[in-house]
Amino acid sequence: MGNIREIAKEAGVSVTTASRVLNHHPYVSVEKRQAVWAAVERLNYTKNVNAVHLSNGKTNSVGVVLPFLNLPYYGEWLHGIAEEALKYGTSLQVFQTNYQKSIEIEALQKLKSRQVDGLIIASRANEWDIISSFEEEGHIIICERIDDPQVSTVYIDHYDVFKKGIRMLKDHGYDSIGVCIHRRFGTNSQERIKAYFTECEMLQVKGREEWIFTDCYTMKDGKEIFHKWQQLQERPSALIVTSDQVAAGIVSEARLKGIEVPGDLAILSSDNHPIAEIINLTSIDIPVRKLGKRSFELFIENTKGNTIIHEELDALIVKRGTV
Amino acid sequence: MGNIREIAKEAGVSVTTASRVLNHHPYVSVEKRQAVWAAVERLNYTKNVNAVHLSNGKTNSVGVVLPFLNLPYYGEWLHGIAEEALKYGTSLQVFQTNYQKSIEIEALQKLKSRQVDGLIIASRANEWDIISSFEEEGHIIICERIDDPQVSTVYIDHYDVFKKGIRMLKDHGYDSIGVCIHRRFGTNSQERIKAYFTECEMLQVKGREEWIFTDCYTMKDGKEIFHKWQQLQERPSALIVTSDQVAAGIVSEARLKGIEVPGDLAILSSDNHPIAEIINLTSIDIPVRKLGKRSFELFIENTKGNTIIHEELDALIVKRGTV
DNA sequence: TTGTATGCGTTATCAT
DNA sequence: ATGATAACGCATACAA
Repeated sequence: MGNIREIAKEAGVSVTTASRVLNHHPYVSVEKRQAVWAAVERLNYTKNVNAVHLSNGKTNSVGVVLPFLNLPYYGEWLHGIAEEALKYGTSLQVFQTNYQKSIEIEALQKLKSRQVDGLIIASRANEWDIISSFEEEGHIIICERIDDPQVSTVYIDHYDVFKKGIRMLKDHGYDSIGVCIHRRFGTNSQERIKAYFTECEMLQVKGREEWIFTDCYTMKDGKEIFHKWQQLQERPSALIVTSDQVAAGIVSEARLKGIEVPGDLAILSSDNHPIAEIINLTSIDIPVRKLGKRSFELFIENTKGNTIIHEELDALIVKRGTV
Repeated sequence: MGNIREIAKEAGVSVTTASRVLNHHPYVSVEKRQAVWAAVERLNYTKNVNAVHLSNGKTNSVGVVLPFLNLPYYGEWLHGIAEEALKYGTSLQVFQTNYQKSIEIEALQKLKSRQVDGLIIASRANEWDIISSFEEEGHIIICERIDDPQVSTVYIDHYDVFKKGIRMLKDHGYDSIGVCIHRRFGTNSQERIKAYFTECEMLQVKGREEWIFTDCYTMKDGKEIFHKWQQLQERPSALIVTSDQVAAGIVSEARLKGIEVPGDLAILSSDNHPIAEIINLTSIDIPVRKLGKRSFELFIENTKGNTIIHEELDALIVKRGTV
């Protein structure tokens, strides 16, 4: 406890000098410097950061917006951000939105009220123009491909990834393909769906609206998807699944029910989370942690010089046993 | 942008009145109230929370201290906290320590510097007396069994869990048991090890120092553990594993190498994460999300009235196919 | 019901 | 090299 005035008094110097010492500024005599640190020691003093924030007009913290904390994908992403933030002494504030627009807006409000210096958004619920209306309020980094000259972005080209995936499945002889994605809307999902129809048409592979399964997040979802697949009149011979957990659920349930993978049903998974290696899933390697790391770096870039960067990260298919 | 003074001027009222309206205090005439909100609207005003924090002496935020963000266990725990925090409008600041003492201490410093009102600690790296020396600085909640009348705790009785586990394995005919735990030290690990030796002795089951595997966090670790198990001179016929992910790694690798589970090696897993159901793991159901939820509630209890609570949460074994 | 004055703890400007 | 003092933006005790 105690404040800088008490420190100054205790050390026999002015508040300014105390502040200088505390902030490691030059031009303070060795004696006074020592006196101040001694006072800090004696009074067990620590700066009140809230006062610092108010005085500086910033907080050295960034808000991290994601839908779910209990999905490995976001855990890994957050991990990447946290590691990087540590280097800069930036603290992290998490906003778990559950894809509720209102919670996302609360995060934006915190940006506006200067509680965070910036916002790194993994996946958003609101329309883009809502988000963009907060551009002036702080530094916004988005992990999706958005064509806005005001915000930095780092993302995976999901269109291209799906394109490659469909080609690969076609090359392996699968001529009817379904997909499991997170949401029906959202930039990434839109890109995927577009790629799905376009590429299927291009390669003369069957693709159907009924073969698009949404709300796939967990293993349990995967299990259900498998049953939906089984109940289909006409069944695709392969599925592209945008989460290793979901894929794991599908594969394990399939094998339980006597369906051969990839014989009866091929699975091209995504993320290449450690589980993919364990269960031997053919999976698209998404550099999630790097995505987190880079997004934080873009935030830093943005804070100095307002540099806007758009960056694409590569994803490669790792061949294993489910295709 | 703008501040409360501008709002007051724009609305033609005093700063105090503006503040009253902004904070929904009574005793303000309808006209002035409307005038203030209108001004807020016109000037697109938002409070500067840093000033609020400074003025109030608190931040409405709590720090969450955990070792790793990319482990499902902590993701689930954080999820539980986040859901609860949302209800109270409390924001969350995450500190990923990687079990580095210095990072943990940084979190404690933030408590001291009033950047957070409290700290919820999942698993700590530092000695208890280091942590306890910060008790005065804010509200500390710990998710382990600690006998300190100053801090609230919510935890699982890991001694009892291990005891039950060993008994169950014994009942199923396994007479030599090994364990896979996270760390060698740490309260929970210590409780487990103590239970391990004590109970093995009690039940005449074989337990050995060499059968204690530490640093088990991921599926990959599980894979390696399996190989270590295989290279053992004398091999335990069952393992208690304190993470479903690790257990999954062991089981899948074992089956790959032609080892039967539970025939050649029984696995009693822990956490009962969704993956346990999918892979059919016999697992101890740890109410992780509830642990998070309760820990936040204890924080709230603590803020009003400094009520200290010690609470134990139950864990039950869910019988499936690996024991 | 309304307003004035003061404090919260720090940093930055400007002298000296 | 050092120190007074004015911001920073808000909340609140006190007065009216």
